[in-house]
Amino acid sequence: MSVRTRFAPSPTGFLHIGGVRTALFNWLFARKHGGQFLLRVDDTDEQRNVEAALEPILNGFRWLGLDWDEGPEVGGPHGPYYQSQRADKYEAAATALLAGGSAYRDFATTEEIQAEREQAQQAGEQFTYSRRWMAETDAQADAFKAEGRASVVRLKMPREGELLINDLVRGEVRFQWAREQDHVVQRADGSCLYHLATVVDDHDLEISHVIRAEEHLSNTPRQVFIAQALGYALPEFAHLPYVAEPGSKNKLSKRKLEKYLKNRDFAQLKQHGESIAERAKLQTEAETFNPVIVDFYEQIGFLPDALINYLLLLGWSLDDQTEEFSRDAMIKHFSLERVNHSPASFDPKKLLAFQDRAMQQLPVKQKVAQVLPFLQSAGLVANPPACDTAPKLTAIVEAAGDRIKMAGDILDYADFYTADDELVYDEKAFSKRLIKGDAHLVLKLFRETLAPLSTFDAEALETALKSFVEVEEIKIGLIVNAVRVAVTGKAVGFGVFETLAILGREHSLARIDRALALVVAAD
RNA sequence: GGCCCCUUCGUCUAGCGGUCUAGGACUCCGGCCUUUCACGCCGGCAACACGGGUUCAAGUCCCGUAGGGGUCACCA
Repeated sequence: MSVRTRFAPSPTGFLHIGGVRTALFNWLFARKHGGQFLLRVDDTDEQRNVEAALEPILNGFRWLGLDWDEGPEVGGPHGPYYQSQRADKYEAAATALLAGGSAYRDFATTEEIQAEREQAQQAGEQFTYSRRWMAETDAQADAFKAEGRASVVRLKMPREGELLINDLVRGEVRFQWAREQDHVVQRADGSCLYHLATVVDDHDLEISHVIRAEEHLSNTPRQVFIAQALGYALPEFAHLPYVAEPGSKNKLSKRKLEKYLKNRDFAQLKQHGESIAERAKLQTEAETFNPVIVDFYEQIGFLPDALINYLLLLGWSLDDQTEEFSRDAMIKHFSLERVNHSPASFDPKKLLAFQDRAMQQLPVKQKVAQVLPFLQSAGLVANPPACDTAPKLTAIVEAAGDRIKMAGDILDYADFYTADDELVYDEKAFSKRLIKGDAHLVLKLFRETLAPLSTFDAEALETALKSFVEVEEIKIGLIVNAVRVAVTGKAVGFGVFETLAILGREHSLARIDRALALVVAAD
């Protein structure tokens, strides 16, 4: 039998870090065993705009390169892949459960059940439904109906014995049947609940391995009961530890943003993203533009491979050394046996380290391609780009080197695209590097060296500046820093020779002149 | 509270009875390099939750305790 795994997103409008990790493990397992990975949409809640809410999720999968063999958009032989379109199958299953005696019609009201539950609680006992309103015969059912009661379908769970599950991650896990409840599987209006739906779907879709988050572990007994009652062969189960909050062991949740913002690393990443978004004039949604949501990383210019590689190591490891995995390598080495048993907390700093490394290894040409859309979005470069865009951008990217840690960081060098007379000078830098110690006097002198240079490339500039330093007997830092601030407005940046060369003589001189004028004005 | 799961540096982890005075990575802290920043290089801090067993020998096996977490819906 071939390996088939699935990930079942709810159409919520966003892809959560924890969810992707689960999806990744499913995908890897399927790919490793030459099987199929499918996407099934858990929309039994019947939201109205399913397609719209699903789009960002599918987009996330595409961006990450987690391709699905069956599911939305691609279809497949086991469709439909939307639970909302499979209601008839669930109803049929509920009927079969009833016919087989594994479920019963229950006419209790929620209040009556609640009362029993509270009674048990007060008595300090474990709640077990009395089945007082259970109708086993049509006559009983009619009698309840006569009282004006409506019925739901409940599982008639065993009340003795135990269930042994052989979990592929956790090993043997035992459950006492007596602890399980007679769960409702079908409402009075005929609609069916998640647990029934998921069992029916996993069977219909021929899922061989149910790989999901740990919070489903305690749901497994009722699902096993349903599957067995329906005569289905059981899939293998593997329960993954969940992804925890930064610096804690609580489950990561998209609803606790406020709390995560107190985490320094998390807050910094979010802030960095916001700064990129602002400068690139990105359209972001307050609710989803944060490091818990996958979209965030795409928007600010992360490399999907970096995120994937980081997520892979969140709960799985190969050995005590290997941290870098190509797609092929992770597929080759992945195994459920090496999945950890305890939750792993999400560490933004470490994610960043993976991103740094991936970016460092990216060929310049590809880096340029990554970075270009941000300049265009910011309105600094035309779309489509002019013919001189590529050489200049390439020069900037090359000069910036490792300083561009994510594509959006290109905007740190936006000054190369602003008009000379619109350059904004950082006040502190200006005073420290130009005014203090009369650095501007040296700069003025150096300007005269610069103006007549026959060639204006980095090499020539370096030669010129070095001899200037020698003749004038000054420290190189004095002039270098003055020049940098004068032409970029900032105290930090990459090599000053490259900076001047990229700017070109005309712009370099214009900026130096303007800075000099500002010094005079400040006096 | 019941049930289930988990417990090695701050974080991610290696370790499947002796090679562990516990290894790697990220972070952090020093230092070097230097034209600012980033990179790079060198060095440093830092962990087997606790208590009992089993064994010649336990981070590794067993049992407790403590702590953390998940789950207990006519949500998914």
